[in-house]
Amino acid sequence: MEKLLNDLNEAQRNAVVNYEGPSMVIAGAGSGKTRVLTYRVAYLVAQGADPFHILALTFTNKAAREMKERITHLVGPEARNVWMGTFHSIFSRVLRIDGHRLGYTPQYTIYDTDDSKRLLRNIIKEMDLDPKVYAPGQVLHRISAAKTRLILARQYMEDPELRQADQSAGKPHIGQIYLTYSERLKKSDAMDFDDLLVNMNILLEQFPEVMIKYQRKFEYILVDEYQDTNYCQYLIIKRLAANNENICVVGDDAQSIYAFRGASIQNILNFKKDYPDFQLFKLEQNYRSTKNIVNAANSIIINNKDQIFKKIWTDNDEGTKLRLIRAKSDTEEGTLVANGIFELKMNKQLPNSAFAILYRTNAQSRSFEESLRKLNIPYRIYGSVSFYQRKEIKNVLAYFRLAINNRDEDALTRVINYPARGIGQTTMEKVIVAAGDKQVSPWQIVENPMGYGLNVNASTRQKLEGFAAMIKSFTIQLKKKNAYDIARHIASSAGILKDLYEDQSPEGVSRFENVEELLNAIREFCDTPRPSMPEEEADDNIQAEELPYRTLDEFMQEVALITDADESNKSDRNHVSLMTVHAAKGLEFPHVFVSGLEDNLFPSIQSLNSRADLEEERRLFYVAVTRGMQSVTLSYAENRYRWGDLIATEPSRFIDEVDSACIEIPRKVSFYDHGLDFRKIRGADAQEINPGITRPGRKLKKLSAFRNTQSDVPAGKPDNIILQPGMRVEHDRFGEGEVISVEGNGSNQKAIIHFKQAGQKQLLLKFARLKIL
DNA sequence: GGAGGCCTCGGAAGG
DNA sequence: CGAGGCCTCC
Repeated sequence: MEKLLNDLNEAQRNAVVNYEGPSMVIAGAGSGKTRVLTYRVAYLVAQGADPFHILALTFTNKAAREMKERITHLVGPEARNVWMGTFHSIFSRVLRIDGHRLGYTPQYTIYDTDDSKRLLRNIIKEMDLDPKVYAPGQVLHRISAAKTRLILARQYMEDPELRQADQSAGKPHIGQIYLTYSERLKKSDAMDFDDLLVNMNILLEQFPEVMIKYQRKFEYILVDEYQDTNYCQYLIIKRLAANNENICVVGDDAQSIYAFRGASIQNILNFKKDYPDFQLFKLEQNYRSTKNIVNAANSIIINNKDQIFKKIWTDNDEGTKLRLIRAKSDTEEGTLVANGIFELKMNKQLPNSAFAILYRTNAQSRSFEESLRKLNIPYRIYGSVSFYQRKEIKNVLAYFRLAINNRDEDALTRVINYPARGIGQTTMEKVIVAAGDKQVSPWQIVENPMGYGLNVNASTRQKLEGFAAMIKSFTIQLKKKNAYDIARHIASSAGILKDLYEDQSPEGVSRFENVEELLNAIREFCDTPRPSMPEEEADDNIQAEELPYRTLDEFMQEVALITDADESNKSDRNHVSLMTVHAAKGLEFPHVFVSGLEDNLFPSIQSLNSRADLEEERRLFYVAVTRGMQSVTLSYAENRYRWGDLIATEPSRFIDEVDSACIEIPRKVSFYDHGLDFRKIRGADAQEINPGITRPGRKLKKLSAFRNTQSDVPAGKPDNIILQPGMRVEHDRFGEGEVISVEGNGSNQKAIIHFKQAGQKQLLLKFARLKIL
């Protein structure tokens, strides 16, 4: 145990060993926040705390997964028993056990954002409102904001301020939509993401015996990324911790970048009020970055008024100054950044994984993709449409959902006519209207159209009954078969596999493969043994009979909250990472390129109106810069295509905020003052020399068309060059040279080459693109 | 009921 | 420019 503590500096150690009572850890970027959290849990266990009585809440599955792994590494398999997970997953578990008090079954369905929007769109149409005025996404956002402030539909409708606000926004019916939405979710035995929080809070508030149970269960509570919690999450934590007050929150106000979705920095301030005798630990030593990067980051964040004072410092090397790339166009920005990566990689012999390109909006990724591809540098784009969001996957899952929970309205409307079976829009409108009139779920109408006097002809009636009979037969088999067998049975007998198989277009083939991949994932799930439950939880365990195999609804419960595709089975991790700054939070890379530093893009145009929004944007920039370990390069383009139009841009105001002692600004005239003549770079053709004026070629678009998030984009097969010492070669950039020696084999083969102009270089042949003379 | 053309509009994002 | 919803025509 002492050995464990030796890994920590004094501030970190204090934050770990003082585990009794309330404490707050303010952890600067790169200061070992995760380390403190994991060691604190490990320390608790080592001190004899029961893992079953420790609750650790994170925001993302990824964070939970990583922390679990690290704790397991420290204290062994016992770590599995810690209640560690996202707010949503932990609360959904509680609600499966105790949600019946609020009228939900243990099999309730969880609606993701897409499901919620679909339901809202239907409601808005039924109410004869204009979906352009009441854009489902915006309505959902508004409802979500209300929910996280614990304003339920009835209260919303009665609130004079909210009514006034909606009235003057020209959307007076939001309250009614909210009410109908809530009723329909309830009738569907479904909760949206916010309901998982709201209902957890209601459960604790209205059922003292439930609150006492969980207060006893969770003796020690830890919360990661506390600056990102919203009001509802704050209240739940407060209630759970009220008895023991063994609560530890970890966060960094400077990295709060989610205010736009309800996170409240107020929660950090409230903490002091709620627990006046709390202990405060500040982690200010940065272990990640060079002095130049840390100083640059400090000089950025100091421009914010709202912040908790702290002084981040580092013992690391001075490092290189930040660099700035000025490009004529977004296309050229891509070329220059890719070349910057290429050069660093070659000179220092770095793996691709040492690099990340960060941007403000996903749309910016394309020019980087194109340029990296030209240089045969493998890359991976993070955070585009995830596997479970794909339409074909959502459809298959909707069948599973409907089999498990017949009342699920969204699942029903998704699949009742997919594949086409002659139950069209007209019929479904009648069904929904009837369901509303008779106060039942649409499923009950479909199941028994006659009984509810549905006005349809005999053939339609038979189609409805036939569909209901098929779903019921699935429902009956749910517990009788393992997850994989029933899943494949459903996919095939509902006609999904056949429908997808018949589409032989590349997209169709890919859809078919995706469904097969889903089925494989379910098979894998079946092969993994069920995690064991501790003794004391056996009473709560709602599954009376322990089946010898794992069922489809167990799979669906696990999958409902997994929105990111699992990346753990990636064999090839050697790629450049491309992602938004938001997605990069919590990550680090040796060399980081922060792109698109232009006013109206970063900071975004919507942020320029209020100081609070601009400050959040600045924190975002702070997050971006602090991802870098050894070098950070900023870039911007003077012209950029935006929605098809070329617009002139201004450099970001944030660039000027960087302390000039930490950044190298290129001379005004040169494009890229780096001893590099970009006109000779592969792929830089006349258009790019005089860039900005031409549109990206048609072939650019093809690139992203069938982009698969899952797989690395392969580097093109390099020609097999058999190099011998003494050979004369030509390189695109370094010119003519002579091979001195060759070593290594396969993809690691390197050559030392002496170039006439550029001098001696060591090149990885995989990428070097040499021409033998 | 479904395919294909037309029109509109665009933020970042976890669960 | 491109995605996705809507409308029209078959």
